[in-house]
Amino acid sequence: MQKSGQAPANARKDWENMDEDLAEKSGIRLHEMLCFALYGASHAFSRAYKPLLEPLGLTYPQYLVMVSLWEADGQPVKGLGAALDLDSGTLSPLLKRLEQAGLVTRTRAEQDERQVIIFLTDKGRRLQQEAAGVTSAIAAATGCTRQEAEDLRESLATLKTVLVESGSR
Amino acid sequence: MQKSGQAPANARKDWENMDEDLAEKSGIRLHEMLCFALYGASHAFSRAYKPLLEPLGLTYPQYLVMVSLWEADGQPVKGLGAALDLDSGTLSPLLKRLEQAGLVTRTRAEQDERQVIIFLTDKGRRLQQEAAGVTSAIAAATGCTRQEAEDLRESLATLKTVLVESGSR
DNA sequence: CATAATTATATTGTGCGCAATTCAATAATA
DNA sequence: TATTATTGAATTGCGCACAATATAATTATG
Repeated sequence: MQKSGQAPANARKDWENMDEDLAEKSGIRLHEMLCFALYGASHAFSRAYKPLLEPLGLTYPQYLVMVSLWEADGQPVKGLGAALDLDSGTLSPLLKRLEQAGLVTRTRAEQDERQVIIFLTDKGRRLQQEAAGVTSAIAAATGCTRQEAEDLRESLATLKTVLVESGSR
Repeated sequence: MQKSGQAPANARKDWENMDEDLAEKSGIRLHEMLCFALYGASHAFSRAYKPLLEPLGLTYPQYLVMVSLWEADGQPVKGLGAALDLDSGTLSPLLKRLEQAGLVTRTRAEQDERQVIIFLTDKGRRLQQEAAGVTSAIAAATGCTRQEAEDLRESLATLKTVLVESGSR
């Protein structure tokens, strides 16, 4: 996967015999990029979840919202957004779809009419039992030991924190 | 972040004093989930790139495509798809936007008219120099040493491979 | 050679993800 | 109390991500 050779300046190349022409300028390679590994692994996770969530009628982001609600029911949209790091532009339509599916209700808070509180319906609560196998199936699919998964999760949480912090500087 | 207490069965709860009601059934918590850490870190990366790529007129996925082309110009759409793990439904419109921006050309291969080969324009090649600072800026924003980043990248690459493999079983 | 199967790309439709804007409700201030 | 500012959601618009389908070119097969 390496090719030293002298740099060919900016000249246009010979496209007839170009099978494996690697970066020769200052550029990084795609497969050396941490962000790309992250991007790919995240998509791989989403794809791994898909066949497990399809019987439940959930997409992966919808499942994350449901997990958040199973953990703490009765959250305002703002609270869900904080937990999931998503804004109303993403959550509002997603929550309407969950409402359509009969899994949640959206009711204005009486003490502050600006807030919309999301409650699980009975059907939404029952879905937690149906989803019981998903977690273990995913855990198996990762091939990680519990400790490996936890270490990796911790590294990623730290990475995210550092990225967000350096963004606000 | 903990609350023991007895399980309240399935009964609807008292929403007046509900500030921090955690999962009491068999459910996993959002912040214990590896997939969620991955999801968040990946989005954090994308957000970290945004202000760096905006001056270049690129989105993050577009930047990944350009990195792939800087690494190997003249790839067919299929090749880019394989490198980036994206299908034509994602790439076709993305590449048209890069063409609109004058960064690439899309030409049918003469030996196989089905293939569309993506070539960098001069402007597209020049953009690599303008993007020279992006890599180092991101590396700094991660706060990782080169070794830490490489270890993490390796772990994620393995994780992705295992996930994909268990998907095809 | 004609037909069927395969391959490469494009298109359509749905659902995020997010910036920007709008709107109503609440809070702050003169 | 009016006025202003802030807050919480929703909406709009754009760009992925991806399944499903369509189309055209190529290859395989009878």
